[in-house]
Amino acid sequence: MNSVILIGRLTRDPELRFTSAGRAVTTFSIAVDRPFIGKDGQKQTDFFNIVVWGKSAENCANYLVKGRLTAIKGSIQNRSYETQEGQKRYITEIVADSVQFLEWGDKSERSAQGNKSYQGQSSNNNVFEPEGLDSDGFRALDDDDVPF
Amino acid sequence: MNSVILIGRLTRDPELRFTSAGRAVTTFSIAVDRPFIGKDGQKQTDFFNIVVWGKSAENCANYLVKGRLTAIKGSIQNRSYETQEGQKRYITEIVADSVQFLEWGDKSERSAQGNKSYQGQSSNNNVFEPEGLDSDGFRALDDDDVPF
Amino acid sequence: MNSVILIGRLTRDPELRFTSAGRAVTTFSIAVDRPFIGKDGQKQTDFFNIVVWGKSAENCANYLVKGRLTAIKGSIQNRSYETQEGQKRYITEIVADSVQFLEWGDKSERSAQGNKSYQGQSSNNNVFEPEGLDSDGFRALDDDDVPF
Amino acid sequence: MNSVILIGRLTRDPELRFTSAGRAVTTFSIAVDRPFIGKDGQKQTDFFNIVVWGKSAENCANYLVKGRLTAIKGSIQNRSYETQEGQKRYITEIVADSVQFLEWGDKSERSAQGNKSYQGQSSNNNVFEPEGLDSDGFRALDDDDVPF
DNA sequence: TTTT
DNA sequence: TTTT
Repeated sequence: MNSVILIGRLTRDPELRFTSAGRAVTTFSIAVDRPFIGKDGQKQTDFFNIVVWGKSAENCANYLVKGRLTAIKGSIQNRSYETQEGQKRYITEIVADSVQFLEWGDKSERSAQGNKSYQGQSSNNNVFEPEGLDSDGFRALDDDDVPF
Repeated sequence: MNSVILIGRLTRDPELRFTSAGRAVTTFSIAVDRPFIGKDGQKQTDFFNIVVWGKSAENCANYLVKGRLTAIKGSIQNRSYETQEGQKRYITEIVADSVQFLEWGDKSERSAQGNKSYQGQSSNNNVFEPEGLDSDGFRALDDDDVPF
Repeated sequence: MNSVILIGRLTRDPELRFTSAGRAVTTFSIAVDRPFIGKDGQKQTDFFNIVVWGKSAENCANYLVKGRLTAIKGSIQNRSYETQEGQKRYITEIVADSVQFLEWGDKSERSAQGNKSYQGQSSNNNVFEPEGLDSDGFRALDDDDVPF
Repeated sequence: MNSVILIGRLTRDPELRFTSAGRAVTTFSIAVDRPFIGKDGQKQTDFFNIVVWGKSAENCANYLVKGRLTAIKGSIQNRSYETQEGQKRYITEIVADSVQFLEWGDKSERSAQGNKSYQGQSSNNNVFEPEGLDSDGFRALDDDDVPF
């Protein structure tokens, strides 16, 4: 059992890529407020990296923009990678198996930055190359890794 | 909304400490198997750091040992700290508001390492000093930080 | 472990009452859409009875109205009661320990029916009489029943 | 969003049936203890009807018996049916999309009642007839109803 | 008995 | 740094 539910707002537009086998994967980050303020009187917020696969990944890329409120259901996963200095880093991600949009807007309301990462299915410079390593340290994935 | 439920086995005996205000805090780690095996044919497992406060912290310290199966309900929180070399590290923890024991055993079955961290309420060398920094990089906490 | 999370819209204004000991309890119902349409081509929706206690009950009565989107975290509970004809009925309720408002509006947007059930703390004709039985078959409760 | 997680013990052996299209469906009931005792000093327990579909239904029928501890992840669904006296009844079920076995035993430990409902794939007198109505008021289902 |  |  590994079940997570989060409600929060996108901190940036979602980013859609594709594995070399053509499987869609979208990543974004959400801000989730804690229910109580800190002792410094400030609101406390946690930020989580979200990973979405398949058809839901395409929906997120098409309809979500920075600032939108969403509900995420999925599981927590950890993975490690090596920095360029050879240090091991651990990163935690939420692999969403369901993303519910809690706010809808028409395209004119969409982020000025646009949704640059999505311009039709699998434009070439957008391929998510397996065995490579993303600029954010995002692990190369191929389709066998799909966790559902 | 920030809700997590995990079922897994303790990877070590729980460790109980106290804030300077006397609030109990127990930490341990659990291993949670993923439902599907990896493409290398190996079982996949995630490890999570669990933090428990108050009365439940004392119960965990008293009854849990390495290897035991438990169900955790809580929320995910991120925090950062500085290493001794001055580098910023990010860590993700599950702050449990409820821990359910799924296996019970009598003391003779308990881990050979024992439950060394708990020898009565608040023995002096066990105080969790606020504003200090734990050997594991565990942030100094005082009672205002209690997240529930 | 008994944990439920629902996101849905209020089907009516919330109703606030008080136990004879003065503890606030608010009840309402939410409509939750299923992710897939039925084979008849119709959207499918489940309706759930929500029960909220204490301070959160007062917040719900003060800020929620029919139609508003909310996220509920709590547990499922079953109870039975006798109808006036002496038949045993079973009812399932969600006892919320947290209600998150996903839409906010000012009072002018509030339901025309108003929020008639809440007119200040514990007005006399609003007391939720223990050992009595509510018109909706809502069990008389006293404060020892509070499940958290 | 409609997400439920329960941990409890089977109150009877699971019952496996098949839709006329050959889809497996297993039903059983679990007892879930509440965290706090009632004001009468008695442990409080809720009972929930669980419905499992597909491959997981067959696993439950093959490996679960009365008394076993399980963790259920799924969603709550309500449905209504008419009694023979023409009265409308509402029933709440947990449709499980995942069932985790928390206790394993060999067959000799299995319930004396056995697991009578499962004797090979789709024995004829075990077909779950669509458009019919089960003795427990269980709605006739065909495969389009599968909720995932 | 049901909401957008 | 990991558990059965």
